[in-house]
Amino acid sequence: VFSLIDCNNFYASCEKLFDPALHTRPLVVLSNNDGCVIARCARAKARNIPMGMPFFKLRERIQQENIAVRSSNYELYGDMSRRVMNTLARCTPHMEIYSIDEAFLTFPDTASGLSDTGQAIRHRLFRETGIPVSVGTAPTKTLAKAANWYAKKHTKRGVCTLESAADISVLVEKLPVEEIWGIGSRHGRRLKERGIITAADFVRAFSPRSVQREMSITGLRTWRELQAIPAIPLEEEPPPKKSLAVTRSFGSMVTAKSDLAQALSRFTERAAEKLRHGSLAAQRMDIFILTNRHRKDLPDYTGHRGYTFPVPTTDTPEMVHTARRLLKEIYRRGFYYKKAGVILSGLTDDTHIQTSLFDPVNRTQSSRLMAACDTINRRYGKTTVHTAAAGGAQKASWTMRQNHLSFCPTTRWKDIITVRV
DNA sequence: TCTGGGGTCCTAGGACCC
DNA sequence: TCTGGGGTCCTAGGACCC
Repeated sequence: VFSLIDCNNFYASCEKLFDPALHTRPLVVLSNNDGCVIARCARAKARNIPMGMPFFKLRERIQQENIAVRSSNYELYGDMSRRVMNTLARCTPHMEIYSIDEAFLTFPDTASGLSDTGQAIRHRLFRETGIPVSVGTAPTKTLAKAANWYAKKHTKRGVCTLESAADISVLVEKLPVEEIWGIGSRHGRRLKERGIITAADFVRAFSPRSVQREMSITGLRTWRELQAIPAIPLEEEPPPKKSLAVTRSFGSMVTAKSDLAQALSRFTERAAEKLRHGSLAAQRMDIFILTNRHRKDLPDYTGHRGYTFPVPTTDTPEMVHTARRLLKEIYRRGFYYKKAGVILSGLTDDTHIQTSLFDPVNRTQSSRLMAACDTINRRYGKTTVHTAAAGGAQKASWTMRQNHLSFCPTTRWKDIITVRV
């Protein structure tokens, strides 16, 4: 039996937790670059502010309806997530952290009853972290997801437990096909066009062969799981990362190659830091630059180029140099660029690297230098030392907008909350 | 009358997740 | 003026091997 614990309106809940003035106002949290709405509190949902709505289309309503706005603050959400997961880890020895705000749990003994266990976890999390959650419990992960959907949508207490075959069939008849975990917008739309509206319709409409033919092996797993046949196991150990990316939209449009080069250099440095933080080395690097696809009045262009390193690397200068060389090959004058990114792949453990006689980089020297830089930046701030290519810490045209950023009261001493009594 | 069999690796595109 | 970021998996097709 699996329980899915899912934080309610996670980003909005984190913001409200440390700003009591927000409690009675509708709140929306924006994507990076303050682009569009990615989280809404219950009050904002009640006002029909849709997920993904571009922020500029919301401008007038912000004033009129006294809606609070926050830029994404991942330092805060990341730390709150860690707290939530730590509490959950004390509830059971078997859990899978599925995303920043979700975890699957299984319990060795359920003597106290599944529903009571769900309630107990909910109360404990609220007491220890202040974050409200919903709990869905069922014989498979897909059904636990469905139960969680039901708990959020149709219950007061935020807990839904599917124990009998009858419970399951009632829920599956109600679950809209596009709400099934593993069925996205594309398949959802195609299925609905064929009159397949609920999860129960989906189960009835296919055989194992036909569902696999149309939706591959993953579709078959989903189809089985909806019938209480486990096909997706609990993954307690996260599998090793295969790729890693740093990509950003720019605060304003960029035309000069030098600005793109600076932005890509900064993204590459960040990617390299993440790489070393995970004790990984990268065999391959890809970069891309994009114009704004929403601007129908401007010409469109996408450039991308990759390079496979002769020796898997963790060396920032080597990666920055490569990114800038690749940029020269794809840059076209006259376009207004809106976004760029760096993707590292072919990731391997940094202790098992096949070296080369003709390696241009001294790996021993490089790894000591990188370790020193990482230590300095950890202690004194993220960009205390960096390559000249990435420019200074000052704001550039490509720096992302974050006009509504909150503080980091759980991770920075200077932001710690003062209480006046 | 009419061109083998079996395998790996890589990439692009599509679909999905949060 | 103005629309996010970071991942995974699956499949098909091409290139290449013996």
